[in-house]
Amino acid sequence: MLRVSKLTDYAVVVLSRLEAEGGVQTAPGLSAGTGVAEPTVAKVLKMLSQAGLVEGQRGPRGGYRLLRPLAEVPLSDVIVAIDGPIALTACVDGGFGLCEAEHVCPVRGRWDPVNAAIRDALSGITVAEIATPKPIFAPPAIAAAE
Amino acid sequence: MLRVSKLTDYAVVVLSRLEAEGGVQTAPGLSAGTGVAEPTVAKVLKMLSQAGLVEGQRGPRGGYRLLRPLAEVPLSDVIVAIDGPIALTACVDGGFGLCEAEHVCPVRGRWDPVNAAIRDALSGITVAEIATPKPIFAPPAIAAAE
DNA sequence: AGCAATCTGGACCGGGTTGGTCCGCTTTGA
DNA sequence: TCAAAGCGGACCAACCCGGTCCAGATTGCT
Repeated sequence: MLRVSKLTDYAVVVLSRLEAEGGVQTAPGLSAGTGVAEPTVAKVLKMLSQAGLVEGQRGPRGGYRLLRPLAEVPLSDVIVAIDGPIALTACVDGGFGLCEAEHVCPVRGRWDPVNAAIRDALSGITVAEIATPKPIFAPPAIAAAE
Repeated sequence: MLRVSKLTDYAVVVLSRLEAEGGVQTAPGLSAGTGVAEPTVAKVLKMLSQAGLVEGQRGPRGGYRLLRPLAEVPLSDVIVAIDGPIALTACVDGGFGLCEAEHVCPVRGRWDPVNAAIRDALSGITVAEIATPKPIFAPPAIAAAE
């Protein structure tokens, strides 16, 4: 475990494409450009829109556009937008009745520094850093190498 | 998301108890001491044993004992023992056919630095730090309060 | 030598969450 | 007025996790 949802991965891909092309792009267009299924792209875009990372423009000639360059978007923002708050365990912020041993649990609330450490690590990496600033697609050689 | 399994949480609790009591303890005994169901404790101990964090001694008077003080066990070791390798996405170390857009995916392998950052953050925290170095179990008042 | 306690390894099953799709509504430019 | 596009939600299937159980192996004790 300890992984982010696949949707988050898609989000990074879509954002990358969005920045690479620039301007306003439609969900179907981004779907074609990334290879991700259209409904999925739409879903991701909706989430990113709610998180304030992109902006949607309705009507014909509408689409989505980036609100900030990816170099200014920490990865944690994307993860929070898709996966929700970063918390390694359910035993955070006053969740009761979730842990069967909560009344004898010596680590209640102790994960906080861990969560903070993770958040910090994720905030220090921008989307641009993992989204290939200069979009270079993997050549077939790499796929064949494994 | 981005959370560790509950089993990992239990593992920390059990390890904490193991160190607090010291010596060799049985799975049923640890179950009673932590409030975690016995089969679950047994499962966790098995995993920790395979990971080399604890050692099992069979036969009557058998049980488990710590191989290292918790202050020397990074949290990442426990997470790896329970949850497996730390990798935020499925798109790591040669997984193909998992991503529907792998042939056009511009972020393939790009999560590596992220994984490294997480690993680093988790390696810098020991189990002892989140497991209350001086084991103070919640007084009955707390259990009664809910 | 036999017994019993304990770990070991595996299979098993139910529930919850995620991933993915679809539908109807709203907005807005042509 | 129409159609293209986003918006919000509901919906369903597949996968994975959490938790339990059982048979076997090992070993100290009597």
